[in-house]
Formats: sequence, structure tokens, C-alpha cells
Amino acid sequence: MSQRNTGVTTQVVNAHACPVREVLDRVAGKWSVQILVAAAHGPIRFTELERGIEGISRRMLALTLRNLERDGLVTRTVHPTVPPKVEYELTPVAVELHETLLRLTDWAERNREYVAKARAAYDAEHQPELLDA
Amino acid sequence: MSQRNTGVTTQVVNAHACPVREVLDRVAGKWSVQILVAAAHGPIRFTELERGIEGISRRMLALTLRNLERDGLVTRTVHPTVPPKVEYELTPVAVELHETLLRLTDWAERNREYVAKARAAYDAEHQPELLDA
DNA sequence: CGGAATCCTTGTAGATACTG
DNA sequence: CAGTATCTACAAGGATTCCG
Repeated sequence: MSQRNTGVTTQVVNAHACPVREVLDRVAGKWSVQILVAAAHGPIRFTELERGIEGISRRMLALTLRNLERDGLVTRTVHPTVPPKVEYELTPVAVELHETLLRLTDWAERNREYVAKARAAYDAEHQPELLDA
Repeated sequence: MSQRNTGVTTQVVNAHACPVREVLDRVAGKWSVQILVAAAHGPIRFTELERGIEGISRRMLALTLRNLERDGLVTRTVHPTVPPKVEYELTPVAVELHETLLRLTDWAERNREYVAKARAAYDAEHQPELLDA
């Protein structure tokens, strides 16, 4: 412990055991998927990502990118120019992942409304107080 | 606010905007996917889930089940017997989701080692101090 | 059996400011 | 431009206890 949280995942041996969780932990973060999607079209710069992903902070972008790089999902290429230029690119493994993620988002779009209605119905039935305020 | 956290997602109008996140929020929880997987083979009881999913607490099981039910992903059927018996079952929409999740776990299994090695390599290069303790 | 209520500890992320 | 550092807030999750 002691070791202040620098942002990089600190746990060395979490003993995941479950393969299911192992994947999701890699994609679970609030921004990982959006970065993967944004970078899917080819090399992209830090600032481009920052502008492209609505609402992300510089900190979370840097942090998430580092974790993705750590997992071998993106490569980071520094061009020693002035001003500096850093490009991120998906690795083949990440491209594969991105493809399966597309299935997920596809499911989302097809069933978005269904879920919304289910929610509304559930809420209406379980907390009617909120309706007649 | 005031309203103590009862466990059910409190936010009514979060304005998601991003469809990508909309899906993942539904699956993002630590246990949602595992429950979906465990229930994929047909109706299953609360206690069976509890025993089947390693490490889950009763609280999180109940909580996650309720959110899944709220989203229309599982149905909850109470059999008014003694002792009580409650069965959970995936809805068709959730079955579809489960299928796409299988692609994800498949990706995970195929690339599990790759990621592990990437991590090890990254860590070795970025914090050598931890190696010669 | 299948929860709900409560309390407490953490991780995750936001805001802000500074740097090579 | 592409990051770090620090500090803080909040919500997810764990442990425990009680209930119909």
C-alpha cells in the first residue's frame, strides 16, 4: 500500500480466475470502448481523441490509453518533432475486439427502445409516488 | 438527493446521448454478465445463482438481478410455495445479448495469454524496481 | 428461501494546475 | 502538444444484520 495511486492499475496479483471478468475488466472502464472505437479507423493523435470523445478529461484519456497500451491493445508512437506528435493505433488483437464490440453496439441499437420501455414500465410499477408529484 | 442509496439506480435523467455507453452500462457491473451467463441455460433460482457465481454477495446478486429485471433482461417469477421459490429467466432480448457476449468471451479466451504477456512486458519495462525486491 | 436495510471501504473519475 | 500531479467526490461494492 503506501504507494500513492499514480493512476496505473496498482494491483499486481488480483487472481481473476474468471475469464469472463478478465475481458470485461479490460473494457469496463468508462472510456475504454469509446477510445477503441475512435481509434479503429487508423492512427490517431492524443488531441484528436480528446476532441473526438465528448466529455472525456485529459487525465482519463491519458490513463485509459496507458492501460490499453499496457494490455497490448494500442501502440503508442512518439514522433520526436516540434511540437511533439504522438499517435495511437489499435493492435490486431484490438481490431478483433473492436469487431466483436460492434455486435454489442448493434444489439444496443436494435433494443435500445425495448430497454427504455422496460425501464419506464418497471419504474412506473415500483415507485408510483414519483409520478404524481 | 437526500434520498439514501437504496441500491436501485437513482438517476432518472442521465442523458446518455452515447449509444455505446448505453449498452455497456447495462453490462458494466461487476456481476451482470456472469448472471446472464449463469441464467442462460434456463430458469434458475436465487440460491442456485448465489452458489454458482463465485464470490458474489447476496446483496449484489439481488441488486443486479433487480436492475436486469428493470431493463427487461430477466423475468422474475415467484412461486407462492413454502418455502418460497423464485426463478429468474432470460428474456429473448437477453438471450440475444448473451450470444454476442459469447463472442466476447471467445475473444478473451483466444487472447488471454497475449494480454497477460503484454502486461508483464509493459510492467517489466516501466517499473523494474518491483522486480528486484 | 429470498430478500431489504444499514454501514463502511474502496475504486473510478472529475476539476484544476503545472511541465517537458 | 501531450502529458503529470494532487486533491476531492461519488457511486459501486463488501460485510453484516434483520425480516416475511
